[in-house]
Amino acid sequence: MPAQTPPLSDTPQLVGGDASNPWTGLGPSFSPLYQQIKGLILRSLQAGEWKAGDMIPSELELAARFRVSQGTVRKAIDELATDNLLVRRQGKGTFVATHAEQHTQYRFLRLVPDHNNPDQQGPASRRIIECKRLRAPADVARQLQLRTGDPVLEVRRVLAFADTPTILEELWLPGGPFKGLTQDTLAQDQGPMYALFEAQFGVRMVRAEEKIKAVAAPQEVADLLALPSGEPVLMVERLAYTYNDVPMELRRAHYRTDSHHYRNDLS
Amino acid sequence: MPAQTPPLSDTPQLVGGDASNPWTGLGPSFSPLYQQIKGLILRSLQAGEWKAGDMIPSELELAARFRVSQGTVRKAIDELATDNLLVRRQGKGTFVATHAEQHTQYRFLRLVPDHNNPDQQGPASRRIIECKRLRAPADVARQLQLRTGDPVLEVRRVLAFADTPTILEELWLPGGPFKGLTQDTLAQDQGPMYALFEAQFGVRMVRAEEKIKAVAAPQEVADLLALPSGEPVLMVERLAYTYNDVPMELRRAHYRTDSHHYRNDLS
DNA sequence: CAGTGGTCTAGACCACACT
DNA sequence: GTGTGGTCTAGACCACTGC
Repeated sequence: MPAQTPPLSDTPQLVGGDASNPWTGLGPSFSPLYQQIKGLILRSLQAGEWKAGDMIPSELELAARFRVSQGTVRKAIDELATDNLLVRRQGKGTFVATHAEQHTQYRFLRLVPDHNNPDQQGPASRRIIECKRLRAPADVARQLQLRTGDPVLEVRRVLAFADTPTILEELWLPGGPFKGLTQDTLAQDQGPMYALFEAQFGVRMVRAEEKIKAVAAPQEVADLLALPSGEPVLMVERLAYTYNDVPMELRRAHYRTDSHHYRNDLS
Repeated sequence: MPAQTPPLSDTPQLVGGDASNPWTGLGPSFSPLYQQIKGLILRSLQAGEWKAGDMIPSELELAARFRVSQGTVRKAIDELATDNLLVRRQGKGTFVATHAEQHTQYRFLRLVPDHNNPDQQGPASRRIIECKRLRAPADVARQLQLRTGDPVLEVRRVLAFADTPTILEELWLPGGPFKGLTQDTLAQDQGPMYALFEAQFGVRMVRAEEKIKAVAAPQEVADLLALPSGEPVLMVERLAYTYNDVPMELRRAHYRTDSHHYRNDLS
């Protein structure tokens, strides 16, 4: 394809970005071609064209579909891969990231043992305490971008490491996307909760924000974590998002940190 | 340059990596050309060929120096930029990252106000409590990769936000690289401590690991943070590294989290 | 073997910043 | 205008995977 040919797409029209495209600079809405390709791939992910764990079309196929060079598709995929939305595997293909794989399990759990194994594994046991439907309280609704009173699911559970109950979690999910989720579903499931969400509800958590404080354990938390009341614990509030920055889960947890710590890498 | 020509360098000989290089596959030590270029640039950074904030040579200059294409240099620089070692500025050049700039100040400080401004700014006041030379205790020495008894500097200070003392830090620095650091130097300096380290000692912190626990404030900590003794506080232990994963600072801090929280983004 | 992602090159042109 | 990084293309060949 000669450099002067404007790129064409079988899906929405791409504009700007192409270094030789005469439309370049026509407006302030300029965006590079590869960013537009990234957006189109993102849309396909969001629409469920490829499920979690699926292989997406090869770079050359996508290049043909979008009428751009392989290099441009490559750059789009590169960014999606560094965002952890896709996973590249040399010789095999590019796959939709999932929380179900060994390597990527418990990706968002930063609590690790003080000593022992450098590799983090999942909790040894999980116990669902409660799973009920209710109307969203104001603060939950606000963070999940719902209206107060909208239906939400509330789940509470305890995670234990080596027979020590260590994490008490309370989480809220929007009622719509998670219609049909029951305590039984949760209790019978092995593996990470986010993997269940992918498989059963098609909801993929792609990023999250956490806010951490030190607090004195309230009576109920202390009881469930087998601690004296008032003992210092980490309070971790997480807001988890799917594609396009749509919040899909609010989670408030208390972590024991007497033999574990929250690990974080700064750069 | 024809594709068949093996790449040559004026500095150490590059091997493998070039897609058309006949040496490719000769051993298990294969590494792409751009990784080798990355290593050479890293070496120049480490050697102080360019100081913090300096502009490094243009991509074309580096390509000429290393006898590779601009694209290969670009990929090397791309990775160094995503590692936050370099900063690219369109139309201007590529610069050595520094902790002295507005945008990048307090890059490693994750404590933010619960409400208020979304943009994080530095602490309103800083007070050095102590700065003394001593022999490294065993645990400090181990983490800084020194021998027990080697000379280290110990610094203690309190940071306040809006008149509330909020952070108490205790930090240890290897005596060699930081020879000549005094309490006066620290007290008179404005701006981030890591910027001072760059300017005065040529030590650039490029990444860090933090371990976080919730603890009851010991008496001394409580006093300095104006809290009741035993109040829950965050205990944050940070090990900060320069180039090549060399640890250069161990820091143990206690954070008040009654009106601030530790923010973390997961992906 | 064919198919996939990964590396490297060369050249053209765009966007941005300074002079 | 000149120089910088940024985008896009086209084509060649390498490395890895699985048939």
